[in-house]
Amino acid sequence: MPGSKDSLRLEVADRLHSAAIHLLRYARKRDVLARVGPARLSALSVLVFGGPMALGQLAAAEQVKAPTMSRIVAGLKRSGLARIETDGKDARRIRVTATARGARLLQEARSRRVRLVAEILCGLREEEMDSLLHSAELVELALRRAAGTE
Amino acid sequence: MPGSKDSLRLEVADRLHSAAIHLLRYARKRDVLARVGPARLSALSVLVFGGPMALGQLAAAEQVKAPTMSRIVAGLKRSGLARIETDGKDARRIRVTATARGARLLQEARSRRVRLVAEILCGLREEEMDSLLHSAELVELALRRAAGTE
DNA sequence: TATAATTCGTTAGCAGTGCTAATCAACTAG
DNA sequence: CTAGTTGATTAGCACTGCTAACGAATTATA
Repeated sequence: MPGSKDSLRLEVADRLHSAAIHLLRYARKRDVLARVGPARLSALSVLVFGGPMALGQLAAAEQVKAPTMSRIVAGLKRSGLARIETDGKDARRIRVTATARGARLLQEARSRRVRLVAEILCGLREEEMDSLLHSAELVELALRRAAGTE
Repeated sequence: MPGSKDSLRLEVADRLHSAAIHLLRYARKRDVLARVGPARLSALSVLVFGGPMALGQLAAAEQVKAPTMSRIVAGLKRSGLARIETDGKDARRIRVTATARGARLLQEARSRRVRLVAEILCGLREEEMDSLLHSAELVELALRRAAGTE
């Protein structure tokens, strides 16, 4: 009976979507302390965890167009959170690198968000936490698979 | 040993946060079809599911300041997706209502997003889906509890 | 009751983030 | 060497968040 499996999927998708929206809206509140916008923070995170990369790569990783990323990188540079070098092989390319200050700021912002999210988990039992961890991994896995396919 | 429980919480929070970001970034891609920005779509959703309400209520529900919501509502009105009436009791208040067109557009946009998310769940087993559903409920519950506390 | 304080919404103006179109420079193919 | 392609930037639009300042209506108080 494929209909019921389909409708379960839709139900799950709906709930996941909704929970993700509400979770991020909640976590967002603490971002103001960083004095850095969400797009810059997110791009910085890619740089810190993924290492230096070209602008186009960064744009692709963030699922954003090149002009948008160009401005984000300009902002990071202006704030001293990232540094731009030229590529030796190809003079059109740039190489964006997180500075030490950028890495530090990212870790702090990230840790603030994570602690805020952690607070709401206080009332949960250990099995429930395990279930959440498992689910988060499932979602990441499913997304990676989907990204590879498309 | 409270330290290990704490670090488990942080780990879970980190993964949840990351999964939510990636999930929404993925789902976002389909929003362009609606020709309505995310803030308007989200506010419209509150109106459709929560019924007519004052601007301040809507702003609180969306965790946004009044001027921001004022502009969002103006946009919804301009697009014919919401309607504004005056409150009989209090002439300062306005009453924002989703129009039939607004409700229809919301359902369509929502269904597109949900179907997109559902697609990535195709490779999962039924127990895994159950686990996801349970986790989404846990997150929503924890958030409601946190919102009540603060 | 008259005045003061509060509340609700709007306007103005800033910063940030997304897009497309147009442009420029550098590389690659013919 | 010319033509096409690719990587990044610039310009200009729309949307979304904020604070500050305001006007209008309501409520509290002297």
